[in-house]
Amino acid sequence: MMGKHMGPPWWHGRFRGRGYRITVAREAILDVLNRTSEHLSAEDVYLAVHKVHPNVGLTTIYRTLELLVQLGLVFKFDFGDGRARYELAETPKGTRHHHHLVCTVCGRVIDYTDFIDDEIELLSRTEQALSKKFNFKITNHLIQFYGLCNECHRKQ
Amino acid sequence: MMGKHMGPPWWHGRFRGRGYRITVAREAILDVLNRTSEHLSAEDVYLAVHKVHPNVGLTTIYRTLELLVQLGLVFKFDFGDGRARYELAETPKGTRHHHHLVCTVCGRVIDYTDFIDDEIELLSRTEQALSKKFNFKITNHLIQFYGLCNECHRKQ
DNA sequence: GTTTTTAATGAAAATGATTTTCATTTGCTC
DNA sequence: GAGCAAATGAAAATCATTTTCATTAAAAAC
Ligand SMILES: [Mn+2]
Ligand SMILES: [Mn+2]
Ligand SMILES: [Zn+2]
Ligand SMILES: [Zn+2]
Repeated sequence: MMGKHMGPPWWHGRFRGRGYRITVAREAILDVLNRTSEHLSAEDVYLAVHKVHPNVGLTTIYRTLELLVQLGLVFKFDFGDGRARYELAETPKGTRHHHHLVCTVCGRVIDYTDFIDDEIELLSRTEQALSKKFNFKITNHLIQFYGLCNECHRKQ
Repeated sequence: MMGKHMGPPWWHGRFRGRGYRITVAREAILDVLNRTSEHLSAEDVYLAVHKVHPNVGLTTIYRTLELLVQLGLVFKFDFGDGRARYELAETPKGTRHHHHLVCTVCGRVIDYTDFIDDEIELLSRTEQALSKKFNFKITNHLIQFYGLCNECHRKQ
């Protein structure tokens, strides 16, 4: 229920500040990403947007997702199924950093944020040590566990 | 210097055991992977093999690399440059598990095995916790740090 | 509100890594 | 050495993503 006292979406500032325009397509794409907790492909986003705005083309989806990745609003992943997957990087409340479990049989992807405290600590230690040894400025990391999900494990 | 008292390459057993044939192309491809410490693309492998065996086609390179990945002899990575990268998973002496630093500017990839002991420990704890919570049988993991390498950092 | 500027867009074509097809070759068993 | 299935090469197909270019539409200027 959108009240009339709702300000403009939180991400508008990110666009305006850098001279990017706020367009129907961009609003729609962010809306789709905002409503799901899944890891959508460009085509997934296209199909979802298409229901509401049939005139928005797949090219625009690709271009917009790329822009959103550049802006740090969206994460882009490769889970090994031959297409990129996208996921909102943050909400108005803040970033939602997490890692992934990827089922190598059915492709299911599970987010997890638990157990992450220990990880964070180790990661920052590791990052420091690596930075020093290799003179490498670390800005980001990717952690994925592969294996068999609940269902696929059972079926084996 | 290959002495005449050298047995067949260590990986022959892996092939024979499962009914796969040992062919010129496969020998050549493994040889190329064995001689480098880089992360080669299929085309890289093709070019290297081509120098010695100009009749081996790119298709065979793809097929063989895929087979080697299935057999667990080779790791396949995506470092974000639009092509898969391959690397020998083990040597006669054992596995050479390691993680990667990826420069987001020049694409350079650095292997590291230091600092890995702490990681191993955390990983096994994390894996156990995740396995239990999500009923997910973890068989593998991927850890990559992204950032600026020495040189690219300097140029910025 | 209208005009102006130029970023954004859609459709179609291009790209490029990887896969498939199929006729031919080659390792391996007997 | 013969027989046979596995492996191969060349060419075509696939398919996610990118590029091109003429048109549209945000947002700034008036
Ligand atoms: Mn996720
Ligand atoms: Mn490596
Ligand atoms: Zn599964
Ligand atoms: Zn670099």
